[in-house]
Amino acid sequence: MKTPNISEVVVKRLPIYLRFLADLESKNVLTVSSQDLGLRLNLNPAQIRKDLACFGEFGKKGIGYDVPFLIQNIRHILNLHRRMPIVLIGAGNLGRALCNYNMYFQEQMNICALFDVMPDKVGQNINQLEVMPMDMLKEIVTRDNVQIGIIAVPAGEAQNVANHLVDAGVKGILNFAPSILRVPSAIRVHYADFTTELQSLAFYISEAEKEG
Amino acid sequence: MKTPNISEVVVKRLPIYLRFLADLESKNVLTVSSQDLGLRLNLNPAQIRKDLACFGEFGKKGIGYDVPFLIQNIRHILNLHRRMPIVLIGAGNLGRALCNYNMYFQEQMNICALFDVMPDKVGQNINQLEVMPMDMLKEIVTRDNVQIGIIAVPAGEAQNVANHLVDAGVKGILNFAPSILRVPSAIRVHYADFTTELQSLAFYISEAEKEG
DNA sequence: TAGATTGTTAATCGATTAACAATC
DNA sequence: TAGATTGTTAATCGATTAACAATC
Repeated sequence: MKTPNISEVVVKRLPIYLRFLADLESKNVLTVSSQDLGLRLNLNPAQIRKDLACFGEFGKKGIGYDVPFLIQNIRHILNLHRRMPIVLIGAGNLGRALCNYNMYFQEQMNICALFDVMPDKVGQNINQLEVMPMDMLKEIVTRDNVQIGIIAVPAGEAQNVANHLVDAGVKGILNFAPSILRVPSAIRVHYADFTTELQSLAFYISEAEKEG
Repeated sequence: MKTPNISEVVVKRLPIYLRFLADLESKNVLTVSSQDLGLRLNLNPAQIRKDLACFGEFGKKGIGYDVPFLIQNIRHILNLHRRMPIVLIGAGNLGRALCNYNMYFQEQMNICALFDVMPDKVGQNINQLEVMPMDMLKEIVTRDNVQIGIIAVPAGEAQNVANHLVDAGVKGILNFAPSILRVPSAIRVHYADFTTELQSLAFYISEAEKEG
């Protein structure tokens, strides 16, 4: 079931659809139209239909989309139905917060091990996970077939940690540090850096001031 | 100095340029070409030149860009040279992490007050800030001329908190909760939701598997 | 049947990239 | 002067939106 040439912007909208659909399901809404979705998510209905049509025909003409059916399909497309263990590097404040978020992750995705480069952090217990030293990373990644590593260390350490993760064999990295990583092209890196969002927000706020 | 019709994608790249330029400056690199920047940030040099050209002529033909000069200009464009106090709502694990990150924010941007909807959190001290009750929000926002509110509460509370922030008078919101907010069109909302990034990462990892 | 809504094609819009004259 | 690099125009590429036949 290879899905060729799916644009990145489409893939990044799927989790947004999924999240709202899950919300609808919890309210026992059984059907939704692209119009409804668009209104609620500030997106063009045609765009939503086109996005979904990349992966199959999930709707019924004249009716809309069956909510549980669409949820199931998007989960499959994103591969959230498979177990996907994650390692987290960085047991600072952010790492701690992510560990405690653990239960909120999609069921099959969760942090299975926690590491830190600082020796004084090693051995601490955070949300039932013991902080491990970096030299155990490769062993754990191999043993548990870990595919994703999350980087939650300061920017200056991020590249070094990324190198370790790549060497250990992960396929993807989510980087919370404000730095662009250099990795082999086979490794996928996504960024979760809020400082970028905060700074661009500052731009628009002063724009608004000029107009008012 | 109104800057009309600047595309959102351009604005969101500016903080990325700024961050790398700051890195160069700390290493005493005085000049950089769009080629250098592009190589390091995985961007097309022409795109970088075009982005910067939206705001003025910052480079010298045959030479490149003066690093400190360009930093200063981007900081002005983004309005990071002005004081911009921020309120943070949510004193949970994530809120705590953000408070401790406080010092890493751009100098003029920092969290000046911390709030929580839960009465049992009120009065706690986190990184020299006392957690305040929501009914004091409007007073603080007005007094300190706060422009930005950060939402770090669970998804179910986010819309309610957003309503409070809008009512209190903030101009922009950074939402960490995995939910799309409904706000008046004059209010700018940016999202910092890592679950979206994590789920789309899962998609690409299984794609890679199919190819290998 | 009439109204609603999909999937999809065609039209529009915007962003990226290539190319190059100007010039340091 | 020769080499390098900008700012900018033109060409390409891709994403969004409008429109509509098919059909529930």
